[in-house]
Amino acid sequence: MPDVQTQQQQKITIRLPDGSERTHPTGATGYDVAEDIGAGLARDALAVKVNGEVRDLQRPIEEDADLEVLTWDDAEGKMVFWHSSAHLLAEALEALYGDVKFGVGPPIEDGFYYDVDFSDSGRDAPSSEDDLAEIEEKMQELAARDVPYEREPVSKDEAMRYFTEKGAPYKQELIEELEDGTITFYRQGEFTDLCRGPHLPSTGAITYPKLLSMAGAYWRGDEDRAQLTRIYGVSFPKKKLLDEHLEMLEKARERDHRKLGRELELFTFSETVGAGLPMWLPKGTTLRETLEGFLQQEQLERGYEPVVTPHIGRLDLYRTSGHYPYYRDSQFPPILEGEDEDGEEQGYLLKPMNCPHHVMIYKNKLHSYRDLPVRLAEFGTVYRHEQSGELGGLTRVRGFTQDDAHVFCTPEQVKAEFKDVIDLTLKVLDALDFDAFEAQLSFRDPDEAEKYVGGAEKWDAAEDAIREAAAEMGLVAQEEVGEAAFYGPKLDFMVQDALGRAWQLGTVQLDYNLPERFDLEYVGADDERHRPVMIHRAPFGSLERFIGVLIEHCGGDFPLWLAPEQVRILPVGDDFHDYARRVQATLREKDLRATVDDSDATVGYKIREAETQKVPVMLVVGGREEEAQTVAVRRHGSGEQDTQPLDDFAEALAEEVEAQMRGS
RNA sequence: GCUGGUGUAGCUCAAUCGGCAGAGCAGCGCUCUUGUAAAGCGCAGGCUGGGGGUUCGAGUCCCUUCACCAGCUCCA
Repeated sequence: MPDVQTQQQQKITIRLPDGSERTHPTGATGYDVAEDIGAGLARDALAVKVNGEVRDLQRPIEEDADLEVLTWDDAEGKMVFWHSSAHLLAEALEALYGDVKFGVGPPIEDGFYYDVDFSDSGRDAPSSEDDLAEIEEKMQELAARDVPYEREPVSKDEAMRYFTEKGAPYKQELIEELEDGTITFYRQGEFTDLCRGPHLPSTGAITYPKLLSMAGAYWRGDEDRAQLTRIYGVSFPKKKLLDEHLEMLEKARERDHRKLGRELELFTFSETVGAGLPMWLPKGTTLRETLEGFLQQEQLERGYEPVVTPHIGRLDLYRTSGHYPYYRDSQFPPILEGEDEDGEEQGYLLKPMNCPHHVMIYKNKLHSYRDLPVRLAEFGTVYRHEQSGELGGLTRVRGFTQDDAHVFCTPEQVKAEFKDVIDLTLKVLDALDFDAFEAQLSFRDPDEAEKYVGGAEKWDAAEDAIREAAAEMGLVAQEEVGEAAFYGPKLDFMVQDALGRAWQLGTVQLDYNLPERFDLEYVGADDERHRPVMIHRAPFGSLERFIGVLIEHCGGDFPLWLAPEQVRILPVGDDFHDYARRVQATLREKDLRATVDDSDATVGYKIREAETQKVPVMLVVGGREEEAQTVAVRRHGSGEQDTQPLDDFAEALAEEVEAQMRGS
């Protein structure tokens, strides 16, 4: 029996997120603490966070600590749940497929995966839905045993011995890179895995696993190494959560811009025209040109000057810029005309970027420091031969139009120009009600100075200027070291599509390289020649990708000012077609895009059609309306109707469009 | 580019073991002349992505090619 004194020393103090403190014996587990707080919490607890480190619930706590109990409602709680699910998947695969070699199996944002090599297993790698269902069933069966996940610290030698005996080359490679003393195994039932953890107390919680898809994935992300089969899944503690998740995936598919683009007749692709070459249908073109007009107006107000350049340029242009042949793999093959007297290939290249052309416009005349900044803007279409497996919808294409502009300025003007572009980009995103974006600053890796053009002082000054510009504009931006292009630091705006994939939209990039290569100059106040700095910027990025993401963002319900068809007039019968046309003319006078449905369908049918095609405003007109010179207004998505005098309505609607474009 | 999957009418999908390619919607024609989410009848619509092979016979099996989908790699 220990004396009182020792017992005192064996107490630890646990501080909870709300600031309250509890005393527990040394070696109490996270589960003990959760249970002490409440039985409900203990039941829901998945893991604990001890002094900022996520740990197993049943791991003893040896000293005073800040502690947070993690449940399904915490992102980190879900991660533990899914990580444990990945181990369960591995165990199921081993049970069903025998000698499989495991790569890594981490949790991800919305589920988990495991990379597996099936080449030595007794049967073919899983490929069908049925195979996945079989694995799922096995997982459920294994989970039902409700065995604990046991943590076991091992030495590097022990770890290596275990996986060598097992014949697990990928695991051996992972162990080689770990430091002795930091290695742990986790074991559930018959299955042991190299793993940092943490994990759930036991398998029983994973009652609803769902395997979603399979795909190849290179070992360690290196395309020169073996390709493993990656199995993606997700899992839930309750059926309701699984159902909700599947429903959410279904809804995401409904928002997919490829589906909506076809249904709303915005754009199309043709195998005969070529992969990744979108064709804009009349409605999509209207949408696109409305966006272009909006941006162009903004840019004119900010001192941008419009330019237009051709879609091709001589190879020499791209030799000077460095695009040819350096990026040859991602360019369409050049149009060759033969060799010059020096044996150099001559010909033309479809332009992969607009900048070389804009640079030549800058060089058209000698610029004074008084001219700067020179801002040349063009909706410039470029062509890049993206890898075939990369193409998809409008988000990754081979021919696309950038809302491109190049700013030529002095180093001192960089910060102000960045601020203006940030302001413009935020204004554009705001007008489109786009709030779910992230900003990323990409800086150089100072340890690899040789990878970048321009001296360290230049880069430091530029990175400071950009960082300050973002801060002064109230833009929260993540800084990524080593992500800069070789020619300069940049600021990107990232968004996610309906399926949660991240895409880069807007970009602002500083460039030290092209001014050098093209020997750009301006005459300073000192009457000497100086080198300007160049900024590439595109608030939308590419119109194709931007519109693709925009479609998914609003689910095809475009704001009134952007809707290709803003108003559809629905006469109740033939006798009212004339009045319908008069209504249309009145709206068109106000620059509103209005059509008349003069088919012989019933009113109910016409309404259904207009609703399905997401036309924002429907006007039903018949005898009553013609008599009183009114329209019966119905808005998309709302069954309500409201009769208004025609002229008042046209006026009000035009004002609504105006207000939206002003961003209010 | 890589791994896996999928290609049937404009769209969404059927077609048992290899045995006559089918439906709904859309389209067109006729009837109806309509009052807030699908009127009725009829007609037409296909080289089953392309090419090759196996077979008495291929949408179905094999090879090849193209496109699309998921992921990986790449993304000036």
